Amino acid sequence: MDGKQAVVIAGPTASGKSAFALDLARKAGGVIVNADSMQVYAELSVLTARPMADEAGRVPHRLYGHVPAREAYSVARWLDDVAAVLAEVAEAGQQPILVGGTGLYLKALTEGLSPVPPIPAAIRAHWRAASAAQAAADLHVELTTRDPLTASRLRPTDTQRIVRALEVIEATGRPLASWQREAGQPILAAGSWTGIVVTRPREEVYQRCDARFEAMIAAGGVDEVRRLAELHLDPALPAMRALGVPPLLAHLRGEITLETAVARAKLDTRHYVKRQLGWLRRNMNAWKSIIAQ
RNA sequence: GGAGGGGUGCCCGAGUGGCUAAAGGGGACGGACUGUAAAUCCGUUGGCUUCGCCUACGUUGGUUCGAAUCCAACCCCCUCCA
Repeated sequence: MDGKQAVVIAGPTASGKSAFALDLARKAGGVIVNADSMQVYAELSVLTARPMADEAGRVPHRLYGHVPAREAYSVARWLDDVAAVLAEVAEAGQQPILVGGTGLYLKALTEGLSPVPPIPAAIRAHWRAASAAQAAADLHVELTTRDPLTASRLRPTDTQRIVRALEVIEATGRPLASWQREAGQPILAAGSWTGIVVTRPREEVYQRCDARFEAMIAAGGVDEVRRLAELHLDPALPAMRALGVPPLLAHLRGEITLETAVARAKLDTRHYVKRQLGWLRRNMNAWKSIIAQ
């Protein structure tokens, strides 16, 4: 891709990477491009800590809130979206700055995704429904008869990956494991970008997450979830599983107190941070590391 | 003061003589990860010089070849009666 060297900023949630990106964008006249799987949803603004229009301060932000919650977004769709946005940014001669905490998205961006064709909606729906109706182990048995190669690599308990393998073998007639042997084309070729990890000591991130969740509640987080609930969406949709949404939905249904829901959300967030830190440690060790303050 | 219930590993909670360093869950820690990834899944979790030893189920003492499990006393908690 032509244009300026891209800057890719990763880091755990609440580490301050958005602020860091904003600062960088102001100095470099850049465009900020979202690399977070949840900030893309239109209905989730408060709970995903999506950059506000005012704090964005005239710095262009792309791929934030551009997807309705009723749609199931995915890495592949994001990759298509980023490719288009990056082309525009390059065309305009601007500096692209990608920011996000979704490890898989960043990996796909820089390493590419295997070229598995899109799966027909009907086939997807069929296997997802099947996974809701039967035990993962049964689906694994099913997969073993249809695609023993992929089945042998998946644990019989890994519902999500088993479902994906089933839809791929049915739609393409070729094992997912076989598809995955084909390397994809990275959108950002090696050498065309700089990776930066913005982080902080774990304890500090935890404290910031707790404080931030309280602030989200104060900023109308519950109302945001109430509006989401009124859409009566399938609870299995990604947007319905964003941090804080499940417990707040339970609270709105009268099942748990707000206090319990908040505690649950904070805990879920800490678990998420732990996974992020692990991913960063193991996959982005070569990136420049910046300890935020 | 009387009657009953209960005190188990970081937390909750099974266990009522040997198969128990003690089920299960939570938490914590580590790991996997290619179209749901803020998802999905896996492992470890008393100590040590680790084919074994030590410490451990409120405390102390007792019964027994052997006790978290039985007995006694004591300490603490809960419910009911006064």
